[in-house]
Amino acid sequence: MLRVSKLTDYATVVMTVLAEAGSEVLSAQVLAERARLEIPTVSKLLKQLVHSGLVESFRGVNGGYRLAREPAAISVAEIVVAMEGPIGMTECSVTSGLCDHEHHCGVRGNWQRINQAIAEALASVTLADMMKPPGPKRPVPTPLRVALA
Amino acid sequence: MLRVSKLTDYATVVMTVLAEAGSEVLSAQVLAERARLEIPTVSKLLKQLVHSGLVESFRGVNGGYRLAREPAAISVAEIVVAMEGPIGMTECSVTSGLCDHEHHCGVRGNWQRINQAIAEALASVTLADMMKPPGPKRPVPTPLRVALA
DNA sequence: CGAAAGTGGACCGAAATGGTACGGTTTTCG
DNA sequence: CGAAAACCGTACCATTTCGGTCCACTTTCG
Repeated sequence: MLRVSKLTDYATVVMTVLAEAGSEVLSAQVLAERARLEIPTVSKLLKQLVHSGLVESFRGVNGGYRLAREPAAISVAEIVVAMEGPIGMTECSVTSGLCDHEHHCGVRGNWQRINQAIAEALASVTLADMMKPPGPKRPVPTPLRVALA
Repeated sequence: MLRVSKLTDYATVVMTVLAEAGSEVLSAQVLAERARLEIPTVSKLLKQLVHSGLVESFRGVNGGYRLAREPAAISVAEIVVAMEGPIGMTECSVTSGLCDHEHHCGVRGNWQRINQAIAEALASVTLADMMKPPGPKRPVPTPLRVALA
């Protein structure tokens, strides 16, 4: 279905909650409540976000999590990469040498370009954008050429 | 990793082979040889492509497959949709009602916008584009910007 | 008729996903 | 100074999905 994993989805929600809390430090439990998710789940994804440097953690009593940067300085692409690794639509466009017919595969290079376009689309949306309500005005620049049903 | 499935990847390769053959009818076996894939695999994905109306099939001796439309009139998005179903980055942005906290999830609407941007990126590349070598000329038509707010 | 070719469906093993649990460590606070 | 609050790391398991294969059936053509 060409989708990000649920964990990535949850991660954006948790990050949004964090963004709304400003510089306040929130525990995994509070985060779970506000995001309406299970604590272990929140905990798990938070670890990955901390590892990627998107979130700061504080241990001990009254510890918790806080965004490492301003919401406007964190893109959705970074969250996706933190949760799923490098963005690449096809195996071979990420790692070369996996496919034994790379040399006569004219498709590879073109996929890499598509990857880039998608990465850019993801990179152009920041956490700050996700906090705003989805304005009913101009949806997307140009109408789609494909029926997506 | 945010990727399409291997079958989808293969589908683009097979479609490219078909595009290069013009109006000639090729059997699954020939297709498999040219694409360097196994016959059952090619067979399987061809079935889906026929179902979606992207490819025409002919039964019986000397039967085979042929593109249903001009390569320039078939987008990568259509191939992806044929193989994986609707493009949607998150479950809830495709089907509503799955997530019990849709009403207080401010993220949903924004994901839908991102979906559209990605669908557009995919829709802007045609099969004809995939046939060309990834020349340093026109990269991808227009790296789309997601209009938020 | 019979060989070639597509069609539909079933099947299976391997991998990814998603949840969950547990034991350990750090820090704060009474 | 010790207990509790939190985070940390890792491991585990059930479920689903994915990739791939196979087979019985149908259609077409010579």
